[in-house]
Amino acid sequence: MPDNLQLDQFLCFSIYSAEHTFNEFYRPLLAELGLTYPQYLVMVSLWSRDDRTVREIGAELSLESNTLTPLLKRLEALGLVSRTRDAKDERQVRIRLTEKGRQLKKRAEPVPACVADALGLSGEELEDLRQKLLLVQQRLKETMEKQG
Amino acid sequence: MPDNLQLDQFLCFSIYSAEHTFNEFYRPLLAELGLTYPQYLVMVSLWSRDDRTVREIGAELSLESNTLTPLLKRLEALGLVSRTRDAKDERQVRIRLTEKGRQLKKRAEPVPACVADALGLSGEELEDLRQKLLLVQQRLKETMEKQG
DNA sequence: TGCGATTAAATCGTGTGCGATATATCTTGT
DNA sequence: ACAAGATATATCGCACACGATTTAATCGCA
Repeated sequence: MPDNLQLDQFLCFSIYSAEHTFNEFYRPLLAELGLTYPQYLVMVSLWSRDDRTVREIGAELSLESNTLTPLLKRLEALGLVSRTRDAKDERQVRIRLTEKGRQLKKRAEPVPACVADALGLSGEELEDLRQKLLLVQQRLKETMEKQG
Repeated sequence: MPDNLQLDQFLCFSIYSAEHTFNEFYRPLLAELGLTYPQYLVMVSLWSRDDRTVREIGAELSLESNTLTPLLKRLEALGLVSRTRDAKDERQVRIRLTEKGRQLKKRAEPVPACVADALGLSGEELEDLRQKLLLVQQRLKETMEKQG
């Protein structure tokens, strides 16, 4: 009798598993920068646009304050960012790169090329895969909204 | 000047993000079964093949004992599995479904259809996406082996 | 046979990730 | 101006995830 409950038929498991492999691949690269993968994502976000609120960074990464606050405190402890209440709206905390945080970007520049080399996929193939994953996310989110 | 450090150009971020969305989608479905997503994966693995060692389950899910042991103890506390030292090789712990664990399979059967409905992708599209993610993983692992 | 190497789980510490809740600040309607 | 609601961040508790180490059992080979 066929069994539809097989791990290797689950798209979600492919994604779960690929996520772990990516993490494993990044770990030694990011260890040289003294960062974890989520910390790296926050730094990438800030290198693109500095001086953002916790809320804005969270919107980009789909993370909330319960995850970001401790993570940002660690980046602050590493001397990479500053956390200061916004004078105009004291509810908000503005995250800004320190000079050390900006300097780190130079050392992080080669990382994407490392990954691209390992993957050995063309720009079109990468873009196609990203688009399909985005579609998957959109479909899941639509269904969640419909069902409350 | 172009900036190659942009989150939305990172395949790894697409995967990281899609993983979170899948988790969010699964959470309410699995909450009805009283399981987290990784616990569900272990149960799916056991429903396919029962009576396995921690090592074997870990090989299938790419998890090690430091993650699996506490997780399996939680499944044991829920009454879904038993954990017993193998009489032939006392180093190994054999994980077996309890009757309650086997019963749970029935309630879990509809879950994959829920996901398939939400995704709205054909079998070929799903298979293609799984294959591409598998290729990505293989490439990353090959590179890691080459570089030690 | 016996002892060092290997193997299987478990344990420990740290860092996410997230539901639930708390706290402080701002906004809105009257 | 002020209370009610909304918003931004922080805190708490629990469950992964994983590097590093520990403990116990088995294996391999001189």
